[in-house]
Amino acid sequence: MNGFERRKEKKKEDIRRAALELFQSYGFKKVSIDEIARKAGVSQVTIYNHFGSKDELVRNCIRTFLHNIMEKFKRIMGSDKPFNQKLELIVLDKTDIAGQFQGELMQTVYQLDPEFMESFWKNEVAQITMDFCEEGRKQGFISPEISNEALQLYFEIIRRGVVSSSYMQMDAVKNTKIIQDLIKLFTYGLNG
Amino acid sequence: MNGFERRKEKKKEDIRRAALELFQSYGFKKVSIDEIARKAGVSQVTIYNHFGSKDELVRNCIRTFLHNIMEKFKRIMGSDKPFNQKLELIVLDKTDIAGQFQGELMQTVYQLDPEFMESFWKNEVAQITMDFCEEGRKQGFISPEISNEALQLYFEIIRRGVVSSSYMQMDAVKNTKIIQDLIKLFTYGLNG
Amino acid sequence: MNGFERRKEKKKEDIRRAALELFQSYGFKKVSIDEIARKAGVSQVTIYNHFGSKDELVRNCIRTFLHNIMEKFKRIMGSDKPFNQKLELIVLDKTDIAGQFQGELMQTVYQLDPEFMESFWKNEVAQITMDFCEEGRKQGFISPEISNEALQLYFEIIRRGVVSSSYMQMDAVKNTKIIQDLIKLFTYGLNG
Amino acid sequence: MNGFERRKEKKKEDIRRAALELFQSYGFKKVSIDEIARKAGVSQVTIYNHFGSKDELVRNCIRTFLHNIMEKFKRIMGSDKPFNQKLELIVLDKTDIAGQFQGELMQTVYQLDPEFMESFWKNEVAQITMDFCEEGRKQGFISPEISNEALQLYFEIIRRGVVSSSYMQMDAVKNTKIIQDLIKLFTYGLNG
DNA sequence: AATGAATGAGGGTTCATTCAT
DNA sequence: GATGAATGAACCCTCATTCAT
Repeated sequence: MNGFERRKEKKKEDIRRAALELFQSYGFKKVSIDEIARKAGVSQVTIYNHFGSKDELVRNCIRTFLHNIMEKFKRIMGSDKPFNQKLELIVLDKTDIAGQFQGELMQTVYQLDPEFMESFWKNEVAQITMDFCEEGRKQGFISPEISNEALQLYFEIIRRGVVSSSYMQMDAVKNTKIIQDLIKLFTYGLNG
Repeated sequence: MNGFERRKEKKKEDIRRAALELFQSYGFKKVSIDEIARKAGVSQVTIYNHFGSKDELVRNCIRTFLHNIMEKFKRIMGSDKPFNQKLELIVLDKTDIAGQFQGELMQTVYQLDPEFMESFWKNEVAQITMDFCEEGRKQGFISPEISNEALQLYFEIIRRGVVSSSYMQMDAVKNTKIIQDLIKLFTYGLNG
Repeated sequence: MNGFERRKEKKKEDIRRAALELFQSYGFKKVSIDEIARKAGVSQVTIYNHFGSKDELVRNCIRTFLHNIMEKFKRIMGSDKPFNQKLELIVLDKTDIAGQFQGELMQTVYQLDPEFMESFWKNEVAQITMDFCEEGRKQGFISPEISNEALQLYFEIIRRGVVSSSYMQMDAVKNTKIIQDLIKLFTYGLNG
Repeated sequence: MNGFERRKEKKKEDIRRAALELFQSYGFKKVSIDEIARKAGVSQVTIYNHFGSKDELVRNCIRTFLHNIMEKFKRIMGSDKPFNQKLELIVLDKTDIAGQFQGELMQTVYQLDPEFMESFWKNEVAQITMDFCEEGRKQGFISPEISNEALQLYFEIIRRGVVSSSYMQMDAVKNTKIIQDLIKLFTYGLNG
């Protein structure tokens, strides 16, 4: 990749990053191409030259972002920490890039690119979640009685719930005692 | 309230209902005043006469909607079912009107009416959640070791997670076995 | 029709007239909604409220314009002038509204509204042309040997040729001698 | 002209050809520089290097195109066919390159390059038309009574009319009988 | 009180043209 | 000389909101 292409890729990356940040803060509809262009330091047309349309830009951001999630998940999974620590990392990390996409975003993306999302979720996310549960089972953290489907759903609920709650009360999560309690709840349930 | 005023109130209610339905389906930004007016069978100006502005209409809808959530919660709480059944009703009911507001909506509302939301959540929701936990503790469903703050957060996470996941995989929830497993997870945790 | 509707119709007519004039002068693509709005003395949005889109406005103008052509033809046909005078009126009248649409316009219209144009031409124009030829035959102006199809085509060619030439050299047509010669050419041909 | 310059000329010719084809199909306004560049297999900037601007490219195409018309006319004129056959060739040939420019095109060209067009038409087209008529007169095909000006205009009308009608009904022209009738109409007029 | 008509501001997109390599 | 990247200006269209009846 020569200097030409490198600069082009950099610009494209700049745009993507600016777009992602704005999308995450305000949602797709509220962010105008003009805003993205200004934030990325390019003209509107440059965005069109690179991405074709706003929808296509959104699609592209999503794919990049999903890719990043998976990378992060895989990194955590690959480490040699015990299961409960991994659980905490995956589930409660506010800096989790996954936490950046939510609500309207996911819904819009789903409308924009349904086949991709469907396949991505089924193939990548479900797969890695199962690997994670398998590890948990082997280490005795997860009861063998629970079905895989229920586990899948449970993790999805927790993950989304954390993300969705984060902008309201998750400041509480800085409190170590509360975190420990939460992990206890995940591990031993309400009944303790 | 005479017939005149009653008709006026009815129209206002029609508008609110139409607006809520559309907001829930498409989000605030995607719904235009014109659409609401057509759905409610009135002119755009009538909406302005009644609500002043779109933001004000949104605020008004939110308050109505939050009021409805609380009513529903209170109804469930007031019934004489055992704790675990109430848990299932509150947590997994997809028809839960609460489930209809999410992501962008909550965010927008928060920006639109932060003090109200803050106080509503602290005073009403937290209060009733605590009452619910208290009941759970008395019936032996909730461990006394868990702090109230963590419980508060846990319920919020679960509730939001369920709502947020609902459009992706919650069809699975029709499956009774999975529901039972989920409730088991909430009650006894991953460790079972 | 009350004052309300009358004013509305007037505005709509104003817009249509402004649009037609500009379209005729510069073609569809070169004329912006903004120009039309300024010329009609309304805002751009008013045009959208009345016509929905630029394409729809174009379609509407075309239909109005075609309607006017037919009215004019019928008026000439209905008069009791001899055939050759009618021929001159129909064929050479530079003020002929038909002359105002040409080239790109017809082509665009054809792409925009093919079924309508096709049917209009077949049913209305062809019909009235045939009536005209019939009259010409009865008065001995048209040879009985010529087929109707050829006549149809001949008139079309002449009509369009006159229209299409008008902006180049038709000033010559102010010259009476030349008009007489042209009519002679139409009537007796090159061979005289 | 060395190989370098020849290749340069070839590229220029490629661009001109691509542009002409697109202009003829879609009109000037609807064709973008980008399209021309892609069709010619060069970059947009190359077009600017060769032609300076879109208007200049258009002007250049026009001149080339008009030159081609004249060549074709001269070729037909120079052949030793009888007058009526030449008439048919000139007037009814749908493949006539002249037929490819019409309506919007001519108008735009006129606005772009009025002096050139004016002089071209007066000097070249009028001249050759007169030569053609002279030949017709000598062979007894054209009445001596008709003025040159009227003939000039008549041919212009017919030529344009044929071109302008071609996309609507000229399929009829495949029918030999209709062609014969048309030629009869040109030659002997409506009166036969 | 209610409405149809009208609008200013802004959004996504395209185009002819220029810049930098 | 040729190119990929970048841009200002303009266009079509939508929306929340106001005006006039």
